[in-house]
Amino acid sequence: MQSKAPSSRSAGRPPDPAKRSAILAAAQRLFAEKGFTATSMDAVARAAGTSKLTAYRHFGSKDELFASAIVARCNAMLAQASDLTLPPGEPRAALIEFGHAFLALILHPDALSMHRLIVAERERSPQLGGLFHAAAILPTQQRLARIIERLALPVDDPMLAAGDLLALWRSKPMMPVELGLPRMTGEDIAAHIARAVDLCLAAWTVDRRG
Amino acid sequence: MQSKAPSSRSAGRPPDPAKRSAILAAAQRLFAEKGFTATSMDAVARAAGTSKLTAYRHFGSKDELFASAIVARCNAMLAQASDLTLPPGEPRAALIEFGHAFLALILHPDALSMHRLIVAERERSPQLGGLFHAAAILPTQQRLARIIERLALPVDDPMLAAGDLLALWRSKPMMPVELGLPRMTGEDIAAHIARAVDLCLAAWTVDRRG
DNA sequence: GTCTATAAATGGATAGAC
DNA sequence: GTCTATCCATTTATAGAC
Repeated sequence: MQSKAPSSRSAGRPPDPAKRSAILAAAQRLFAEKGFTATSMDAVARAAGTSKLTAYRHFGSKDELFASAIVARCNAMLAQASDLTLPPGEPRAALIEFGHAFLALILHPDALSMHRLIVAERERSPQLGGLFHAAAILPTQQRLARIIERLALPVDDPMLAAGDLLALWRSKPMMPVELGLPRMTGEDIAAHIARAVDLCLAAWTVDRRG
Repeated sequence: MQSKAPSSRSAGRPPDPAKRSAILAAAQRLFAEKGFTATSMDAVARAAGTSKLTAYRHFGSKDELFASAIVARCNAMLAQASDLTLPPGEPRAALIEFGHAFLALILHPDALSMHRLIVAERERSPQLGGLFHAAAILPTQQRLARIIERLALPVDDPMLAAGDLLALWRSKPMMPVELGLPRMTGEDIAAHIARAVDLCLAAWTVDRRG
């Protein structure tokens, strides 16, 4: 039954992990820069310093390589997101600081290109949307909700409150990015972050007569 | 020299406006359904019941046809948006009604596909982003700002206030649409609209001690 | 023997010209 | 309508490396 397999499986040579990494890194960069259709397997292989055949050996098809590249980048971004913790200070300053970290995260070119890819190719790889939501969006909202709790802010539902504040923070700066218009300056963004915090704090701390 | 051209210039035939409309309509539908690259000029011509040559005669190139299709659809959407006027009733009900009209507008399949196209192909046709902003986003925000003024709500800057409320309304329902996840139900959306209105009204009407 | 690089070939689709 | 040139995903052929 196994006259041909001496040890277990990798008789001659195991697939080279370094090659796999190089292909994956090249795919991440090229897909992010040029999109799926405009990126050829030839270009990926060339950029990885390897051959097209090796790329196919490791990933099977262009679609699988694409999904693997997005997942890898998603995980890399998650590692970055770990500095979204509770900042010190009184509530207003703490929320503003969190807002800055959040916007720096989602306006980072890598995050933008990954988000664009997931949205643009969501029909080709429908699992990526759910993966991104579970790995990036939900955790961020949960962290902010936890911070709102710790700050003892009088909200009924911390997750909903966090969603509101994140929506306010994200919408205005993201719009010009999506449409290819001139972006907000750092100053404008800082003012925008603080204004959103003030709006929420005002609403949350309203004296409720209900 | 002109044995074949009886009248003056348009020797063979003048460009047929009906053909042009048919091509434009087919292009709008196909680009919206399948995106730019997945839509071939052959498919557009076939769907329009005409020949590829006629399409090239009228629009010159695939890129120009694409831009023309987006502009046409943008104008069509604008006509639809005219029901974003001041609803009757007290402020909370009026804002909620406006919110429903707004979300119905931006969640309409035509609006979604147009927005997706503009974002996805913003490098191919960079002018479309600014056009969409000027023709759709800004007018909507201005209308809501005007309504906030008419309702005599105590906000410092009606345009900023309108932007906040629109951001809250839009963010949560749009996220699953962009990522290809299950959408919010009509009930959830209604509750979400009212919650956003209550948040803003609470913040705007806070007793300011400054 | 199994991996790899190089190269060429297959098969299909498409923009644009005539 | 047909033709042409181009591009691309995927496979196959060939020869060398561990």
